[in-house]
Amino acid sequence: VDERRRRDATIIDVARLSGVSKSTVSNVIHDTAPVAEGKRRLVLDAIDKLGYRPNALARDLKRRRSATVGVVVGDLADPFFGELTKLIEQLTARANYMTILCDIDSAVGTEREKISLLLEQRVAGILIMYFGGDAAALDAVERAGVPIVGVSVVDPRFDCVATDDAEGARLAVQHLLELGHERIAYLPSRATEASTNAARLAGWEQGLQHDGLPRGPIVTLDDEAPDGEVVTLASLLDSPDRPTAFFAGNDTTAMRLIDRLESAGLRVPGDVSVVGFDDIWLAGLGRVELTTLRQPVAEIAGWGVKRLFGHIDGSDSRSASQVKLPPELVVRGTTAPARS
Amino acid sequence: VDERRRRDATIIDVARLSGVSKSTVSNVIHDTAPVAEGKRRLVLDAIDKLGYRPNALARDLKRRRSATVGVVVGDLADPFFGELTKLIEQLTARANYMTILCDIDSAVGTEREKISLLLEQRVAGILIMYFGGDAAALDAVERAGVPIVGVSVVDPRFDCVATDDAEGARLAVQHLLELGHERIAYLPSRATEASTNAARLAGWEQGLQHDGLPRGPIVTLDDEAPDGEVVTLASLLDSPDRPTAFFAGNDTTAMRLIDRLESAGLRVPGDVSVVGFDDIWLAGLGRVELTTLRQPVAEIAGWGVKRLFGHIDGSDSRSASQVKLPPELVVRGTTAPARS
DNA sequence: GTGAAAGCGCTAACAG
DNA sequence: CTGTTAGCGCTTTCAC
Repeated sequence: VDERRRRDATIIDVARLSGVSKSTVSNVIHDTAPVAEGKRRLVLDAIDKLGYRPNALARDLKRRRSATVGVVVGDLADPFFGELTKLIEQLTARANYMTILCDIDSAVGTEREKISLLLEQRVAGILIMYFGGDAAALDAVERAGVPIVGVSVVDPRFDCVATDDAEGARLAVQHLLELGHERIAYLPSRATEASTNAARLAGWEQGLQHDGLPRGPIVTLDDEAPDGEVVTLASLLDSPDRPTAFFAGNDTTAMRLIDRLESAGLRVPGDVSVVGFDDIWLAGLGRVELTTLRQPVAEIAGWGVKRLFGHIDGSDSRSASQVKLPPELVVRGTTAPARS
Repeated sequence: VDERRRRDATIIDVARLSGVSKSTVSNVIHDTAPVAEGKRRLVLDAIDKLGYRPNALARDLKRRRSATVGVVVGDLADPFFGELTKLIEQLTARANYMTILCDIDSAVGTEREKISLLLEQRVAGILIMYFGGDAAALDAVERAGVPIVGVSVVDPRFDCVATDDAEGARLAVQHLLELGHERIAYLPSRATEASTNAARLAGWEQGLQHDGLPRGPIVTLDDEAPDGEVVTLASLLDSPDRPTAFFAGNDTTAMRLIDRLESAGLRVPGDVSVVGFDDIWLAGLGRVELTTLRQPVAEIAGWGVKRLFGHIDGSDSRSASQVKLPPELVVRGTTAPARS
C-alpha cells in the first residue's frame, strides 16, 4: 500500500462532509461572501476533521497567477547576499508570497535555464541580484509579461535598486587620496555582478582622474592567466611601484586580499591600506576592522520588494528606472596614511 | 489595455497552430511516445513561434505532485547556512526540482505557518535546517505524507543527517584539556537549533566529566536577563575564576565572543582560548585563525538531498534514521596552553 | 501514430 | 445566502 499516494482531502470532501457546496466552503475559507454561522461552523469542523489544506497549485492555476516570486542570487555563500536574500524572503513572506530560490553561482551558464524554469512556475515576479547579461533570458521574461526588478544590480533594461556604486568607489578613492595614497589598485569581486563591478571601477577611475592621478592596476587574486589589463596580485607585490592602497569590490574579497597581503609579510594598514565594500557584519569585528562602504541593505531589500509588488499589482508604471541609494564610508582600521 | 493579463500561449494554441492534437504536442515535448517526424517539426516550430512555455502549475496539478522542495533555514545570514543552502539548491536543481525558501529567523513563531504554506504548495519534500520543535507542524507534514529530512539538525521524529555534534564538542574539550585548561565554558549559538546546541552541550559535559572536571558555566553574549543556569559574559569577566577557555556553538558566535573578550582587554589565545564550530571559510583567514570543528558541509548537503529524493521516489524506507558525519578538529590560532 | 475525453482541485460568475 | 456551472492548462488512458 503506497501511503504517500493517498489523496489529500479536497474542497469537495469538505463540502460533502459538511453538507454544503464547494462555493460555500470556498466562501468560508476566503471570507469572500457572508456565510450563515451554522454552516460556517460545520465547514470549519469538517476542515479540521479532514485536515484539509487548500491546494495552491489548483488555486493558482485557476487564478492564472501564482503567489510566488523568483529570487535569483549570484552567490548565496557570500554573507552580503545571504543577508540580502534573507531580508527579501521575509518581506516577500509578509506579502503572503513564497520565494523560489535560484543560485546562479555567479555563472552565466545556468542563467537562461533557471529563469526559464521560474517562468514555467508562473512566478508573479522576479527579484534578481545577479544578472549575467543573457539578453535572451531577459526577452523571455519580458514576453511573459513577468515583472522583474534588480536588487543590488543595475541594468538599464529593468527596474533596479542598488547602492550608488560609483559614488561609493569615489568616496573610497577620496578617502585614500586624503591619506596621501597615489597608487591605488582596484580588485573586482567575483560574487558581485559585472555591471556592479563596472560601476565601482568607473567610480574608482573618476576619483583618480579628478585628482589627475593615473589609474592604478586592476588586480585579481586568482593566479590563473589573467586576461586583458588584469594583473595578478602576486606579480604586483614584487613590483617597485606596488600600490600603496587597494579598493576591493566587496568585503569578502577585501578580507581575502588582506590575508594574502599579510601572509606575504606586508602589514595592513602599515604598509598598504585596504577598503572594502558592503560592510557585512564581520567587517566590524575587532580583528578585522575593515574600512569599507556600507550598503543600506535593509533599504535595498525594502525598495526592491516594494517595487516588485508595485509592478505585480499594477500600481507601478512599467518603465525601467534606477533607484540609487547612497553608501556610507565607514572608516576603521585597514586604512592609514601613506608612508612618504 | 492590461498587457500583463495577456494569456500565455497554451498547449492548445500550439496544437491548433501545428494542426495536431494536444496529446501529440505533449508527446513531442516529453518524448513520451513516438511522433512522426513531420508533425514533430511542425509542433516544434509552433512552440518556437508562440514562445510557448509549459505551465508547471497545470502539469503539477494534473500529476498530483509538484517538482519543488521546501527548504527551511534558521538564519540565512549566517555564512554556514548560506553555504549549506547554496549547496542544497544546486543539488536540488540538478534533480530538476526547484527550491522554495523559508527563513524562520530562528524563531519558532512562524514555523508552523511557513511549513503549512509549503504543504499548500504541495512540495514534494522538505529539507529542514532548523526545527523549533513545533510538534503540530510536524504532524501536519506527516499527515500530508510529505517526506522531510533534517539537514544539520537532529530530531528523532524524522530522518536526519548532521555532523556528530557531541563528538565534535568532545574533541573540542579534549583539545582544550590537553592544553591544560580546566575551566571551560560553553557558549551556545543563536542561529543553531536547540537540539544541535543540546548535543554540543552534552558533548562538552561528557568531555569534562571524563576527566572528572566540573562543568564550566553556560554563557550568553546577550546582556538581557539570562534565564536559568545561563550566565552573561560580562558577569564572568570580573569573576575570580573566569574560564580560561570557551567552546562556542558556532564560528560566528566564536568570532563575536573573541571580539568581546578582546575589547575587554583580554588576549586570545594568551589569556583565554576559544574554539568554534563549523569552520566557515572566514575562520581560516589570517586575522581570525579560529580553532574550530570542521563540518563536512558538502557531504551533509549531499546526503540530505539524496535521502530526501530517496523518499520522494519511494526507493527509501520511511523509518527515521540518523546519519552522523564526523567533524574534524582544525587547530589554528585561538587556542593555546593555559597559563599556570 | 494520433486524437478524444476525462479529469486534477479550485475560483468566480451567475442563478436562484 | 447558497448551489450550479464552466473552465484554468495539462497528462493520460483508451480507442481508432
